[in-house]
Amino acid sequence: MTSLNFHDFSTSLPDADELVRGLNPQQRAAVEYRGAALLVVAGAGSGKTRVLTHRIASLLATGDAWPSQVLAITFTNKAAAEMRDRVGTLLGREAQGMWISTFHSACVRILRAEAEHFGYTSGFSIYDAQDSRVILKRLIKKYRADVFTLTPRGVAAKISKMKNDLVDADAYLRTTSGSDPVARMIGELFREYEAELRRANAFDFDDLIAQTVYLFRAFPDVAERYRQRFRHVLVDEYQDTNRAQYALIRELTRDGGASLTVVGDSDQSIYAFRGADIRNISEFEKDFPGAKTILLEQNYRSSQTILDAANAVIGNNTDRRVKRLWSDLGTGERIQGFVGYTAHEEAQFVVDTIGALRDEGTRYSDIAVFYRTNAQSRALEDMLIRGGVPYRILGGTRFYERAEIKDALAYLTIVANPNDDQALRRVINSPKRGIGDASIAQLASFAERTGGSLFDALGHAEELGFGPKLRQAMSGFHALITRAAAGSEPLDELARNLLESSGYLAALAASRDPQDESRAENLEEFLSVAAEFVEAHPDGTLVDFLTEVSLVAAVDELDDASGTVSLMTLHTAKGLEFPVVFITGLEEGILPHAMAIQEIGGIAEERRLLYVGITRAQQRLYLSLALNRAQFGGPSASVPSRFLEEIPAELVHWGGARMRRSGLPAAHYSRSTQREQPEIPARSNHADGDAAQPKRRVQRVWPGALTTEVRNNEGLVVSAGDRIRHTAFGEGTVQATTGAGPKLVAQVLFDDGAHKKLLVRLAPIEKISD
DNA sequence: TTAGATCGCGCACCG
DNA sequence: CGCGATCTAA
Repeated sequence: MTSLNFHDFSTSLPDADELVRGLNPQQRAAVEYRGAALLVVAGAGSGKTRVLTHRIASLLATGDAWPSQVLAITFTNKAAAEMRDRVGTLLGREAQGMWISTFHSACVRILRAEAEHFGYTSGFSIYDAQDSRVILKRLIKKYRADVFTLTPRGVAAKISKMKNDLVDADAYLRTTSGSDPVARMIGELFREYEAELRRANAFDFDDLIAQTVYLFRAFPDVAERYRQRFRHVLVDEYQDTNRAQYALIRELTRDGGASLTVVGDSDQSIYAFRGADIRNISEFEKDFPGAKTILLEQNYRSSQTILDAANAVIGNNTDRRVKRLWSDLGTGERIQGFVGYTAHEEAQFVVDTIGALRDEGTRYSDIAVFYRTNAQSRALEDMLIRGGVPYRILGGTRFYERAEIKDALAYLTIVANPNDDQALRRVINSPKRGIGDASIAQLASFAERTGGSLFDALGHAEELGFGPKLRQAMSGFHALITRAAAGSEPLDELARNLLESSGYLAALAASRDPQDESRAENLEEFLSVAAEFVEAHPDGTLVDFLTEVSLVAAVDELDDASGTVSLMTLHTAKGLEFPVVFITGLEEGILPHAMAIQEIGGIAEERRLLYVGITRAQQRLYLSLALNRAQFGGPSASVPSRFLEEIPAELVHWGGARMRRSGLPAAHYSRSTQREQPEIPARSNHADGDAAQPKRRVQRVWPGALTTEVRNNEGLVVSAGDRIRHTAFGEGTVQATTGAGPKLVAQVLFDDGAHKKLLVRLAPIEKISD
């Protein structure tokens, strides 16, 4: 290799010129720029990961950085793994020693290393949002804060916001001094909550960032050490950083600290609800005088049609840096729109279309279905199951949030951190040991008097005047944990031993609740995850394992998505791409979400969310909605999303139910919706407040989207003369059939005189006689 | 005092 | 429809 760099030791490094080969001029500039601050405004699909990885490789190749001087921050572990992988491909062994991780992982690593500085031990626990709420619930009760109509959820949100803004309890109380009793109470709860976490040797999610900032501010020598170490900090998805994350970056880059590269796109900022501050990116040049800005506008992902739609939608946001994505991948297919009468019809459309795509050779793993809220996945799942389509859901009730998994983790957490009262409360009575609320309250009061933990209190069960049964249960639990902590078995065996000797697995096996069977299966799955961890990290500790599972994100579970359609929320979709994308539920109240409509800036954020969704699509995009959607227990009528009107009509081919006059502009309907298609009456929905509406209206539907009561009568064959029974229309006689196989349509004369065409595979019918 | 059953409310997005 | 608060039986 003829190397431009003069380091003899770096024979495995690529040539600096090689690294920019095949990059466009802007990408190349972003890779080669050397200066204190660089902002790469990277439109969707503009190759930013490529720029980041090549830039890191370039820094090393030109001798501007050692591996250990690089800190690259991504948004998810999956993104970090991918970046590590790609940097590894470019650099080989040279890539070792870099920190490529999420904000949270990097901060945990720092906090564990420096735990002694703030009176924690390095085995501290990490509380998730649910843990926080449980603690607050107890505190709200204790302080009778419910008279102020304070809820755990609400207070948790306030505390989270404060932490993201680097406001601590004292600072908050100072600003609210006296005047407002509710604010005072919130401040007190905040203070107590902090005390509780400290006693338990625990941090919550927001602490991970905020406490690292406080650490750096309180211990300048510690901060200086990290400033010396990280000479190059690179931050991906910069538009989604919050104030605390911004402060952390500043701490690392100030006073001749690291050079800073940030990559982001303000049009994809979708995390305002957790404190993301769009100004971090929009005012980057002010924050870092002399910063260089590079725009990446060429998109390598999507057809021009898809980009035109995305540009049109996002163009309705004001106050943005105008950029226009372009692609040389060609016009591509038109976007397909579909209007269903119900969420089931909408789901049926998705399933039918997936079937058709599959027939054309599209792989399931190339298809993704997005929705605004997790609740929407249910109807989709139903249809996918009926349609025999393999799918997987990212997020939703995540694996590590399942009660039984959290229980298993709680056992392990107590071993790692016996001060963690929260974990102890969780499993002290699971399985049932007869230790109820009253007994726990007694233990807690003893713990408070003696300044110890609940676990310590358990050790003194004999002295606390409990009955023999309770004493035995308490000492037994204490001994169980003590034994586990003293042993030295690998953690997968430790986990199994805890679940077995605690009686947890036995209780599940003895239960007659059918769900407990799948809980036991989940625990087996968990144990194999632990075994894999041991395999992958022979030197990994229990705390390492607990840290890893605490920080997994929904999208981190995508890896083995082979052969399945992927379902996820629009938020989870960020950073991903798929040849085929469905975006469902394009209705007012869903997208934009009803909550967002009332918030300032809410609509703009929802628009960005749709923009993110659209720009995930490479070749084909489907947009769908349902005019009636069961929500909050009952059905409710909906109106098409305002965003649909922002997409140029000529880009979309609409199918499905005819829309009311108040719906999309007429130009949105294509003639083809008037095609002759099987007719079915709409389910006679409850009065939706509009008496003028005919009770049964004829709708025109996408082929296959036939009825709300969908079945899969796979293989059912009927022919003229057969008698059938329909769940809604009663009995009737088949007059004739058309089509064959899954497309078999029967014309039926029902006994009440009605004449219907039914798609045999899906209609709720059964054959009575030949 | 605990455990199981029933009732009733509320129901984004996430590392 | 899922979860938590509340009721009731032991």
